Amino acid sequence: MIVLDFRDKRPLNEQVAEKIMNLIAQGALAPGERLPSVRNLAVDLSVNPNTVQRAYAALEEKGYITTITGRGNYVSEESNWKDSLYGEVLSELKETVKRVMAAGVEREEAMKCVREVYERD
Amino acid sequence: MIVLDFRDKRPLNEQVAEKIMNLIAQGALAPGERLPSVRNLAVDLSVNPNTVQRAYAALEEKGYITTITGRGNYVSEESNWKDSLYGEVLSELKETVKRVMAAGVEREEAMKCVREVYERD
DNA sequence: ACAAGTGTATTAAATGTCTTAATACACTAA
DNA sequence: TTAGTGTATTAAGACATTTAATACACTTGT
Repeated sequence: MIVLDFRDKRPLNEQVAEKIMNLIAQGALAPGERLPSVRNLAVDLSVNPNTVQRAYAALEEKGYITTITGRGNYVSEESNWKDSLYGEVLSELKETVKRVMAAGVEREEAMKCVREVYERD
Repeated sequence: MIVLDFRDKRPLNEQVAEKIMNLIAQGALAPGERLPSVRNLAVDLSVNPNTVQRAYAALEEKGYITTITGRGNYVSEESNWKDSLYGEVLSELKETVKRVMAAGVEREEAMKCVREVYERD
């Protein structure tokens, strides 16, 4: 389901959260679906349960999942996270474009890059 | 010349390197121009000389500056870094746009975002 | 009621990176 | 010669991350 990069500089808990978030955003994990338990996923990924716990806590904080004590973690309805996801990725896009612009790339070239990625459907 | 964010999670040496890189990319620091000495910049930024040293080492590694022992650090010719910088930022832009697209953002909205950032000159 | 599985919380220790500090050395320029 | 330069090393501290070992409350199925 998920593969972590232990050489990556980024914290493991963030990697776990982001990968699950992507699966949810793409619909690979449908709303209502149950996620692996903290302990099970920890074993699967070869990390400590605390690490998975932090990832799940972050996902709940952002509205991607709903936690029910004693039962498990479940993917939330799209309405709970779609708006914040939009805001997040658009904000990230702005930051990236700022860097692109600072690097001296012309507007047209940046636009062309965006168009090309969208072409590939 | 440069202001660091001491609350930022990113290492200070990386922040220094990136900010100088941006100044070079924008032409605020012209090729051949001399950069502040390791010790002087360290005092200006209120960091340790070792931190500036690491930033300069990284910049030389990437071809942005040329170091001459006993003399100082000088901005390299554009031909030494322009291509790799372009490739780097455009590659980063592609990755970001992929995430934006995966999140369900329409092409026009992404394009509008890029346009808006470029408008702010 | 019981057992197993769940999320949650806490504390301690280990680890690794970043940063500072204090030096020291070789080189360059005036 | 002197001051300023880049470079290198070692030690120490701060900090975040991760692991480990528990413990507790809740839910489910028997």
